Amino acid sequence: MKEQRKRRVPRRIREQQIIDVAVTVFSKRGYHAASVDEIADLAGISKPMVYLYLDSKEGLFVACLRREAERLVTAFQAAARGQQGPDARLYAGLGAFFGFVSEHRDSWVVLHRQASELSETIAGEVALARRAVMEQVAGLISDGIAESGSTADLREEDADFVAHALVGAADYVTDWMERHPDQAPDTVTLRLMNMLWVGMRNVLNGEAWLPPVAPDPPQ
Amino acid sequence: MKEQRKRRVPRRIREQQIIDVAVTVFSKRGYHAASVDEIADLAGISKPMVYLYLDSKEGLFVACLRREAERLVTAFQAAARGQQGPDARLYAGLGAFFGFVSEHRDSWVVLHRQASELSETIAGEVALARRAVMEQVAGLISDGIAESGSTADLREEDADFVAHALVGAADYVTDWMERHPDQAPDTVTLRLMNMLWVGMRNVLNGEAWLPPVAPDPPQ
DNA sequence: AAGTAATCTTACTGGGAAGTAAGGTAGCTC
DNA sequence: GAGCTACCTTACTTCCCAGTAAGATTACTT
Repeated sequence: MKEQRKRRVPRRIREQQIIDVAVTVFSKRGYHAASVDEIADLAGISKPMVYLYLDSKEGLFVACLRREAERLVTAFQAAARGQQGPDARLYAGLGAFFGFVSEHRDSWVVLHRQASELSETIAGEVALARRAVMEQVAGLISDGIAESGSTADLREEDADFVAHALVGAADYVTDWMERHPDQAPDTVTLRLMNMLWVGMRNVLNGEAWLPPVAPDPPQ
Repeated sequence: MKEQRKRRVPRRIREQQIIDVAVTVFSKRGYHAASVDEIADLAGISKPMVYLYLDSKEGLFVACLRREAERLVTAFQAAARGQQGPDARLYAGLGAFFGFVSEHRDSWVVLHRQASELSETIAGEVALARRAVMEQVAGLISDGIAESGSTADLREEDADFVAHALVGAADYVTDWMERHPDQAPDTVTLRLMNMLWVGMRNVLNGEAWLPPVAPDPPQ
């Protein structure tokens, strides 16, 4: 752990180093199983420093959450902005998402795989981070709905529904990506776009799938 | 916790009672934050009984995992079997999934929201449970591919991809469901089918979405 | 160079939870 | 009713880990 000769480091930078390590450890072990000792150790620092700068284990986790959520949202926005048309924006946003997740897998795990095992205090913070991501996507969707001049009666509620389905699909597809490293993030994005957007477009145009007429009695 | 007058209960039944409680506690607290003391207490029993019957905390968790995975897969299969056509089977399967999840939310949380914070020993078990679910869905998808006589070159890999996207969408939609209790599981199923199946059908038919021609330079 | 503020450490405390030792008690069989 | 087995308990031990007390060292300021 000896970087060099006990060089001292200003707070701003040290905090980021600590958060860097914390994200990987929280991702690998989960919130409770992660120990502040290990994080401090891997950061090449002693435990009281963590408490001095980040207050508590919760504070440290919240700091991770906020930073990674902001990074992801920023990447998403940056990619989507400046694209023409809702489909192009969604495609760009999705691409940014997959790029981010495949490059910062730990960040994603911390942001979205920590549903349980959190104190009430943090739970709200997680919900906030999740919502930030969802809102970005839902925004793009409702743009799409608006611009398509849809005849179907799709409203904000629907955009939210579609956003959930889309983010969920994207999330799980990252698992698939892990087992298919030959597939570039771009390719994956395109596949998903094809699966989803084409469907959405047709739904917007009023094309519908209907269940077959009652083949088996209820219960 | 006094059921009645210290009634003794045969092992078979007691084990199930313990697992019942454990699923809810693991779901609420997460693996590490859950305490065997609490589980034993809520089951109206003392801790050594848990260790006598389930060996260890890990053993208890694995038991939960196995039982709930089997229940879900069974429900899915039962619904899909006997339906005519791949879309009807998928619709029925999805419906069973949402029914199961909305009725046994804890089971689903235990099955799929425990990615991190698991010892190596359990991690494999979780992967196994997840794969069981994925395989059911992927099976239905590739049936769909086969029956559609698709001209596109979709193979098993594609079925796997679509299965991931689909299960992910379904998973996250359960979160949406929680905030929209007025929406019946059936309605939700239909919405998702419309969003996904229509898109898949068109993709199978060769209709494709293509990204707009390079509006911005790489990097 | 003295003073001072920021960075950093060793070495502890306290509590919570996994797992166990040792032994009760109900209900069955003979 | 004697004895056996399955069910069940109280009361520990042990270890891990969040959080802290007390103080050392570096480097900047004047």
